[in-house]
Amino acid sequence: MTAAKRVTVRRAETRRRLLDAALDVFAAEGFGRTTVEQVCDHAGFTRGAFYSNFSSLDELFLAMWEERSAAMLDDVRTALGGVAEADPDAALRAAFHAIPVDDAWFRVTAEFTAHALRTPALRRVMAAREQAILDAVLPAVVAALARGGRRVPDETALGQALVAVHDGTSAQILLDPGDPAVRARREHLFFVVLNAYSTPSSPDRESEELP
Amino acid sequence: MTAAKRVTVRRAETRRRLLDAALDVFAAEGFGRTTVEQVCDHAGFTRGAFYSNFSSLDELFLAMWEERSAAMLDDVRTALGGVAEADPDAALRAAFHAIPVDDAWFRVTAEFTAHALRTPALRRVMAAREQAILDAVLPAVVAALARGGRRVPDETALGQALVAVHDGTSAQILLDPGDPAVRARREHLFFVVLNAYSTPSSPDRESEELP
DNA sequence: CGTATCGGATACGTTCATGTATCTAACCGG
DNA sequence: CCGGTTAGATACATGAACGTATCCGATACG
Repeated sequence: MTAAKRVTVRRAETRRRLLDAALDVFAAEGFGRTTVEQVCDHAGFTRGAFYSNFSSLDELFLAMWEERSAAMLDDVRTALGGVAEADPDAALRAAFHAIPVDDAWFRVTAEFTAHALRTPALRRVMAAREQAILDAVLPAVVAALARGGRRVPDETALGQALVAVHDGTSAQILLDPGDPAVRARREHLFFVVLNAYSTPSSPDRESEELP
Repeated sequence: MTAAKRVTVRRAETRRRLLDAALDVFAAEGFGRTTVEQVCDHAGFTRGAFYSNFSSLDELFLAMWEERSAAMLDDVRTALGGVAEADPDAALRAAFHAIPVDDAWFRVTAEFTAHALRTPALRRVMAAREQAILDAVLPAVVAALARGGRRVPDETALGQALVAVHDGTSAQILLDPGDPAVRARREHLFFVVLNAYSTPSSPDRESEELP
């Protein structure tokens, strides 16, 4: 067992390095232009190691994507948990800052989305991911809104809107990374959506504006 | 001249067919996995014709993308012009229906976006396209809102928000084409954004709800 | 210790895409 | 009609990526 695990530990380590290399190389070269050897070079192995661990590039890609996807969701989840005690407005602001807008990851996901659109089996993967995002983020958002005296009548609609806004504005930010105004407008749009998809439970204020 | 044009007309025709084939094949196979021969087969030529008209796949892709991009904007522009006389609400609704959510085009654009993010020269192309979209769509939207008694204080912000919403919700629709609710929520989100980024010029009604 | 196994490296042969270089048929101007 | 040019087809040489089959070193296990 412990002995058998020693072997496994090495294997796990090379798997790790291959998975890590995969993100870098796929992001740098593009989904369809990446070669097995590039990944192996970047990880410090030969193709032998690759074929011993994966049977195709697509398999490696999918494994990498699902792993990273889950990891990011965990990050967001814990970040959201941490701010649960702050005042609602700050909590929401922190929540959106906890959602990363990462260059490499965006590229990889954009290409994977395109790929999933023509591969039925992968559509389910994407759909599952969107659901996972909603499960991770929505409860915290709804809770924060509730503490701010607002109820969310249609959580599905809010969730879909938030995801769309995230995806759409991410592209804009990354295409023009120098302009902070683009980023500011993203945040503003988030609050617009939060406002529009929630209603005050106690009838005091009707809307919130932010700078 | 007329004679010289006869030759040119043939050339233009094969260029056309190559460009048309490019969209189909790139959409079907993916940006990085598409081969010169696939495009030629689909267009009914041999590689000789291709290399006589383009010097690389990337060049063909870019030409195709820019052409289609411009064509779609023209479509939208004329569609928007046609509805200019309708009542504001219907005009806006028609405007958003005029903006196509096309499977093949989305895939191609998603991959091109990813590609542009790692190719500085292409970023400008993408930025120019976003600007062209805004120029084509915003005036009509602002005019329609004006006829509905609403002013737009920050057109840039509205434009960015609309583009983000369009891109983000397109992916959702295409990933789950069977669900009309997704599409309905997209439209709803459009109106939410319109509302939030415009203010009533005459102080009568504060908000509009849609079904 | 010695032996069996496991993980990764090495060394093939093969396929496939590329780009160029040459050919041929159509169409130009005269 | 007739050279000359143009557009696209054909043929070829090259290189890259793949996948497999075999080998070697290290580790587990008796």
